[in-house]
Amino acid sequence: MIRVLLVEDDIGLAGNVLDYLELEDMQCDHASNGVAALQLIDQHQYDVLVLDINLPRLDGFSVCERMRNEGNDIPVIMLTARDQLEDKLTGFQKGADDYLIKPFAMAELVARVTALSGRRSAQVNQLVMGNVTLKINGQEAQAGSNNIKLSPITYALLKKLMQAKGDVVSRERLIEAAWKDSVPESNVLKVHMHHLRKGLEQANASISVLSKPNSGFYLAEDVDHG
Amino acid sequence: MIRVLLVEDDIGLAGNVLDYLELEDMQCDHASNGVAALQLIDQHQYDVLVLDINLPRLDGFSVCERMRNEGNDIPVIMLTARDQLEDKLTGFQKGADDYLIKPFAMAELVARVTALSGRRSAQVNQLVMGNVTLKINGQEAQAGSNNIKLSPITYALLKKLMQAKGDVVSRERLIEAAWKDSVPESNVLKVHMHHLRKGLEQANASISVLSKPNSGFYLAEDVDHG
DNA sequence: ATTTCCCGTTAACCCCGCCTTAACCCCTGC
DNA sequence: GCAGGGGTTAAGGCGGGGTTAACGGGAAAT
Repeated sequence: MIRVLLVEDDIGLAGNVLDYLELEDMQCDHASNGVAALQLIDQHQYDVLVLDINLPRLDGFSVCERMRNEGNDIPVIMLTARDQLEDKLTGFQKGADDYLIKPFAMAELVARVTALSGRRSAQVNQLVMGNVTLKINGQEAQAGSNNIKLSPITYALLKKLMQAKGDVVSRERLIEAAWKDSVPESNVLKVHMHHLRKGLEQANASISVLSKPNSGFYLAEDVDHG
Repeated sequence: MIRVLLVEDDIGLAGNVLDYLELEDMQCDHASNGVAALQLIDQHQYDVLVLDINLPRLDGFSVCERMRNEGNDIPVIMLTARDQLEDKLTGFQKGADDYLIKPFAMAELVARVTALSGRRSAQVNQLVMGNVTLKINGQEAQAGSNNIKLSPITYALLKKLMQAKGDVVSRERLIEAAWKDSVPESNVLKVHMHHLRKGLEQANASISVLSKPNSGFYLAEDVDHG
């Protein structure tokens, strides 16, 4: 069973596509604007995303780009009315995997969806600082060729710190990033910061976590080396 | 460095494509008939195959089909002069991943090659990993010359895992693959994973099922042997 | 029709890694 | 010296994953 999310604001077209895909035994959800699409993507697991470019609230390019920045590697088929080379190139650059010009034959859409499903896009983004790369979708990070040992919490902390690119991140922000809703007590953050530092050190990372008293934490590249 | 094999009998067009791809820093081989193409594919490792349909000696559809039957999962972009829906559908059915109509813009070809490279097609008829071979509709798998003892459920699990080619597959996906509709309770998956591992081990398979906490399972080739 | 075997399910149990907690240490500034 | 922010360490609990055994049903074999 292939699960598809169709993002299309033309209700008539969307209806047709939905009907056709269901005939082909695919499970198909629908969003009519970019913001709703992002929400659905976050909550469900789709195999393929069929994404119109001209959308209310948030256009298709941006939806794709934000998704990739979150580490999501669903294959994306872009739809557009114009056969502009420029559009296509932008689309691929934002992380699309295929491109279909309206009007298209339903059979071709099905064929392309089938061809893409079960594959993963290679277009995910990653965060880099010093010799450390953090793969956003894999929940893992390397320093050079060494794996950095990260628990879910230390991973979230490192991600937040790397996204700040060396700026100071307050304790509240870090706690929010690692624990979402629940608020643990005592000195959990200190402990996990310690684990994180140990992990970085053991993997020979060229960056360190520093603290700014009464403010928060930040990353910095090491200067010393021997 | 992306390695491309172009299979095209129109020498003029082929020359243009070769020049352009080299400008884009891609390494590009060329074959002008289907039989030569199959030989090159067998001897080299390409990232993407750009395959014309009308070819001397063996047409593009057949080249693709034979390749897939061998278990080769290179992504394939088909080329054709005619914009016939029929052709496209046949192409996808034979295991193509993308389709481009002549004449096309070089920039678009490059974009599609880039989008496909580094990924693997899911359209193979036979899955291979390490010394393990699984025929998609044979309900059986071998490790070298040994048969792997598989029940319907463990077969479905192994198939799903091999299709992911080492990527992590979530529990939900595995359950869906093995049980379709009904939702069994308790820790069935754990038990069947155990059976699968035992089966692989007893057949001297060179791959193992590993688990990624809170994510799912994936296959990896063993490093140790003796 | 009965037996046997294989397969799927369930449940109980163990092990290990992660999170939390809490106590303790160090350093600095007042 | 003492108070407070930050860092370190060890102990306990919990949950996810792995292992094993027993039960039950259906199909093939006799």
